[in-house]
Amino acid sequence: MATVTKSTRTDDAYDQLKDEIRSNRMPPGFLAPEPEIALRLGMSRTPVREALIRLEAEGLVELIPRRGARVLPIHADDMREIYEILTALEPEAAANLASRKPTDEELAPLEKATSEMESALAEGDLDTWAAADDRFHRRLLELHGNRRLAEFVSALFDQSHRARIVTLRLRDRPTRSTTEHREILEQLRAGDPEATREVFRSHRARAASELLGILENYRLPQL
Amino acid sequence: MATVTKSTRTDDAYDQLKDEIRSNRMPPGFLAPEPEIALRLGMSRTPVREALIRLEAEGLVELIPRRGARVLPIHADDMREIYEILTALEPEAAANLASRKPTDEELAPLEKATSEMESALAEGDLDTWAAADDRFHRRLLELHGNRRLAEFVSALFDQSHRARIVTLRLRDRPTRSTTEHREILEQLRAGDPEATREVFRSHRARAASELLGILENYRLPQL
DNA sequence: GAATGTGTCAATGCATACATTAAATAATTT
DNA sequence: AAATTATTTAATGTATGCATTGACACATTC
Repeated sequence: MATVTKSTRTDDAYDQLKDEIRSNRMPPGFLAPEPEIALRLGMSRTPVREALIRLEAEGLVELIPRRGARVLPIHADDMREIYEILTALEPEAAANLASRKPTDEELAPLEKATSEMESALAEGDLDTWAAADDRFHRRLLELHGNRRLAEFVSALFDQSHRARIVTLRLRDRPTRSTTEHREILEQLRAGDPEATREVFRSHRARAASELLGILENYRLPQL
Repeated sequence: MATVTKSTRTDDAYDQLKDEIRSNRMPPGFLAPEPEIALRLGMSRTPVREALIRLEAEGLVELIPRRGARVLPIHADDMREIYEILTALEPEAAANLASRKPTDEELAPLEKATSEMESALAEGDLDTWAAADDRFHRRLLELHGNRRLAEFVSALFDQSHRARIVTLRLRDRPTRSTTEHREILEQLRAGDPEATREVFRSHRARAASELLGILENYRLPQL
């Protein structure tokens, strides 16, 4: 029997708005008053308001008193902040996971994500590639098991999603990045914490400098 | 002219509830329906609800559908999660700050907090000690300048506040911890990133194992 | 007494109402 | 035309109303 998911309107509003932001249908800087959003979502202001409060807490939106909700743009500084945190947290979590010697079964989702990245890269399908990349990182943190860490990093991914998607098209094929995922996976499988940490760290460090370089070269003020 | 801060009821509710949780007036596990909280705060359910959504996002409270808002207890596992993150983030941020060679003026708040810890320790005033300790860590992150990092760590401090306060009384005077703060400060002043990182890391590692040891010894299931 | 069924109560989820007041616009004065 | 003031408009912040439905107490059956 199908589980009767009794999602609330607030949940719906949250999901829909988050999706519209991710997909750029509500682009950075987009500003709309609550009544308008409510109308668009076909519900009253109350659940919209509650969803917006959540989105604000997650750093996707800003609530401006008499103006409405504004989709927060991402600047180079924001990316610097985000990558600094990711560079500190993810390699540590990955190293920890490695030292626990995860089974192949546990690593299966990562293996799947990695091979999907590889095939998407071969086909030049950047959207699929990015989705698999995202999944790899999220699954890894799920495996690690620190919920707070996973949720926070997840929020950072959401915040930087658009910027990553855009810059992905302004550079060469992410061959290097794909290889590195494969390496990380191998070191996890080998159960070598130090190697895992180092590969991951350089993976993040490189990604950060590349991305920031692109933002600078293309004079992208915000995304 | 004094700035007329027109705080909203939602803000008031948020502040008051957060304070009641921190101070243990609303102890872990405490559960109350929205109407009751609204009554207690002298306002309608709406602002209370909005404040609760924020508190839930910050991990202080859980909203249970027909039961009300529950103050989340902290378990040993939670402390493990929190300290793992702090151990990864704070030393990194401190090292970064050190490499920027902060001026004495910038470091003044840390100096103040440290000496307040020292004098509070001498007088055996644990509450003042804890408050100064808290301030030291928050100010350091403010100086570092990564807002996301600062806010997240701040949320973790809030979540673990009660547990830290309680365990503080179940152990010897925090002499070691106080000394370590002084050392961190000196290394920041010296502008030595590596030394700063290491002192901070061992500071956190020690704090974590001590705290977890106490939770275990005293069989404290939750706080 | 345990297990099950029934009825009452009340909390939530959401819609709606409304006073307040910032913002936008128009009117008026320099 | 620029600056100022008056007027209108509309978005928020908050209170309130209400249908739905889960929680709980009680009654009933085994």
